[in-house]
Amino acid sequence: MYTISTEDFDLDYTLDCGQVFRWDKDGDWWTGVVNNAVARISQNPKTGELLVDSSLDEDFFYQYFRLDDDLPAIFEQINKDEHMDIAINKYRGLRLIRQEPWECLISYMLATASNIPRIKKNISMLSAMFGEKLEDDLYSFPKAEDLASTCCDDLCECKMGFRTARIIKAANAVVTEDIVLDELFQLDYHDAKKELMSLEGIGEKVADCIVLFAFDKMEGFPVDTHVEKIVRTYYGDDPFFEGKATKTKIGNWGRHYFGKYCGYAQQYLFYQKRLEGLV
DNA sequence: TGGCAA
DNA sequence: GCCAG
Repeated sequence: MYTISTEDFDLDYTLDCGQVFRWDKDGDWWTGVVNNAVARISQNPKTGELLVDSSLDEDFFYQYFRLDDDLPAIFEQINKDEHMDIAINKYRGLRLIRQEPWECLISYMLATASNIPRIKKNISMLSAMFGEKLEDDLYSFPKAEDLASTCCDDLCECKMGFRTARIIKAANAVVTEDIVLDELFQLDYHDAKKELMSLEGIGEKVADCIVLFAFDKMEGFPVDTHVEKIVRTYYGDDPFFEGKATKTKIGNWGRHYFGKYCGYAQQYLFYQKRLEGLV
């Protein structure tokens, strides 16, 4: 058990925001599986200090929770109007999470035409069937090899529907090194995205999520149906969009309007809508 | 634009 | 959401 002191970090907002799917809260404690290990974390609401029970060390969580991000500097960049000002002040301490690339890739392929409870269920079934047992009911996320070598029927039990075949193909692409995930860190936002979109089942939105959440490309601005509604409501179809605001147009607008940290802007808008709906 | 699977 | 049509 050890502590991590934090500033501008809210554990509840960050783990609840819908970016990650393997954490659950029980009382004051969040329990999750990350990096092949179990972690239990709580936060002192007065001091912001984290209490951590895990074999993973302080440095791991510093990276994972992006405590290296200078939040005030990021706010200064993205605080372009009243809407964003309200969101960042209300949910201050919400941070992006730096996810493991492979797990992030599969998680967001599963997110296609799905919802958070179902994605969580899919991932926990996948882990229970193909991962390593860490504790009772807690399993590591399966490796690419584990998913690539399994037969389709077994995977079908995880209720992923049409996503199953895509997951197997992606696992194979990783195993055969058709795609080398670590190399995407070297590429810029657009090239990393293009590379991911060569996989079946990864389009614009999913690729944006993966480069933003796993590859440190904070220009990622994923536009799902929620963000589409938010932007239409707050910023209108005109004059920004010269006609109907399509998802593609909204994405380009968001990157331009909020600048190089627009991924954070998206996260705050998204979380606000999740908690409050459209106001 | 509708089918995907549930 | 992605993709084939």
